[in-house]
Amino acid sequence: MTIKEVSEKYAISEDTLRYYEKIGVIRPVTRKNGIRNYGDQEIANIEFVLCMRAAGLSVKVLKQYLDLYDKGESTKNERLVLLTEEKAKIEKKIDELNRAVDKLNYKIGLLK
Amino acid sequence: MTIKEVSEKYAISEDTLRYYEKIGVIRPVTRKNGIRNYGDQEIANIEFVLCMRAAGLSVKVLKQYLDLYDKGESTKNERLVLLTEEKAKIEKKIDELNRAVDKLNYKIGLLK
DNA sequence: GCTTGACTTAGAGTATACTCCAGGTTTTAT
DNA sequence: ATAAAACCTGGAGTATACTCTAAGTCAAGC
Repeated sequence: MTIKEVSEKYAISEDTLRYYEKIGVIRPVTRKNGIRNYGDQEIANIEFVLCMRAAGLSVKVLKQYLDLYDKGESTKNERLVLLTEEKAKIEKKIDELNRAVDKLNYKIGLLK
Repeated sequence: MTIKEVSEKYAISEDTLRYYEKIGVIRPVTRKNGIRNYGDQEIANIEFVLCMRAAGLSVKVLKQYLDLYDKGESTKNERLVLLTEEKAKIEKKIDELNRAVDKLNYKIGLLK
């Protein structure tokens, strides 16, 4: 898959894909004559990264996770801790969003 | 209430409170000898703004809402539209967060 | 009355996450 | 073979939302 195809499939700019690679949020993509050719594994990683970014995980923590992953089995527990912490943050965020929806519903009710 | 008290009550910096006032996300606070003295109405507005910011609303849209509010009754419908749109965005965000939690639960399960 | 600490302002600086640009290479279609 | 389109790199620029700094004002205690 070319960078353009990935870009279109996930509605993300080519610049962002190169940027993620540059800062190590995704692994260096294999190339043909210097041109990126994304494989299934790479696509799966990108999908994960995009889902996590949409949930507010920083690129820094995503790079950290990838670095741990690439260090192998010995980092399993560190990864478990990292993912568990991030999950807790997201759940807290969900609560905040629900509170905001409640407030908005109240204000919307007053306006109708 | 002084700026310090508000800052402590809501765990937000004094700088941020001044910043919100400067850019018009909250109304000019009444002062005594040039020093801010937050009243009940002002506190309520700040609470709303903080809840909305926590939910991801931009300071720009919050300013827009306040501007409409201060223009009076004639902007009721515009405000309704604005709040309804923002609510929809938050609900979409909640879905994304839930998807991320699902993915994380799966990964966490594999690590345990 | 003078120092200390909290407050004020305008404006500069920072962090995060892209996004764009210049100048060069490769692929594709004619 | 060649022109146009798509790709590459390193690095500069931008948007958002603060956060900090400098220089000055104000209130309270000694």
